[in-house]
Amino acid sequence: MIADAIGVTKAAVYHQYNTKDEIVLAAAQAELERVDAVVRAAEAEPTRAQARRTLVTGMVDLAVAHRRTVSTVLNDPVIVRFFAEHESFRPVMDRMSRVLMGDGTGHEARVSTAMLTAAISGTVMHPLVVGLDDDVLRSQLQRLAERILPAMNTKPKQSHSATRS
Amino acid sequence: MIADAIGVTKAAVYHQYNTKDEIVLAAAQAELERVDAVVRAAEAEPTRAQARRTLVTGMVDLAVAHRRTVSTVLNDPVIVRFFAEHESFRPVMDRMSRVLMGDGTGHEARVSTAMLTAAISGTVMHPLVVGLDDDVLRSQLQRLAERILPAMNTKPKQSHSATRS
DNA sequence: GTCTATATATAGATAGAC
DNA sequence: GTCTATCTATATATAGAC
Repeated sequence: MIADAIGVTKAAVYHQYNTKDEIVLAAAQAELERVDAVVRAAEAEPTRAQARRTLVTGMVDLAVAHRRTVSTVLNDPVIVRFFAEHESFRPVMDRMSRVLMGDGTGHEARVSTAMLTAAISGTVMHPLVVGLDDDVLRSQLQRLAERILPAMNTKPKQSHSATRS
Repeated sequence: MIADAIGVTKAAVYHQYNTKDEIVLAAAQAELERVDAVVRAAEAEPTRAQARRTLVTGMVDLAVAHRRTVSTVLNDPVIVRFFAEHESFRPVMDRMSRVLMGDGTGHEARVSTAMLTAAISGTVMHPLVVGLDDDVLRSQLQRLAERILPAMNTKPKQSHSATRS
């Protein structure tokens, strides 16, 4: 498919990459780096609440801008399994979950985090929104994601910066 | 794969089904009927609010009880495309969306409906919840789904049964 | 870097024997 | 209903020429 799409033979493609896995990894690399950038920006925030908001905003932006790719990477069973086996991907996803979950490791934190991730990545390719303008989809998604977010703080965080205001 | 799994040759399988499509349809039939039952139960409710609640409860129960199947049917790009082409499936999904959206056809209704569907089906196979007990997952999912639900009534419904109470 | 040619495995399917 | 045998197309490569 790739060879046909770029108008060369398969042998030419296999001169640039040795295996199919290498091709998939290379194709996913750009996307992975974008996610990593969002996660790093979130990790740099001073409070967990801000980190979460930065992460959600960034992921919504990413998901809307690259609807098909994000959806595939997070939902396609073949790709999901591929990345579960190929090291480079999981650490980024783990850090992303870590930002959302904070110190929580219980049921509520896990399910809310899973749901938020699934909701963002799954919505952008849903038949009901495929025709929607990017800006509209982004703002609506953002608004809805914020409805799930508070559910993640069962104990409303009385940490280091609680003295303020 | 199927022939190997049940210990016969491919020819034996192709004696029972003429094409691959027939096999996929047969495998999905049971799942489609379960979804249809939930949608019918919801449609039978007297008010839209009740219909929505019945639908969400039913879909959460279904998704948790059949995590892998539901997730595949709604997220696997190959299967999704397959059903988009094969008639029998879409009407049920359309009715499901109809129950959730009510009379709304705007952006908000579309995105909330898409998000609710994606959230339920996507959460149940997320790495963070694969180990979770069915009962725990079900109750948490239910709780979170109810946070998205109210977002779908932008205008808080002053319809036929509004005189009551 | 790209080509032709070839190799191997697998999916999807059909023909005809038992 | 299940088997053996065969066919066609495709994915995943590798070898060696230009």
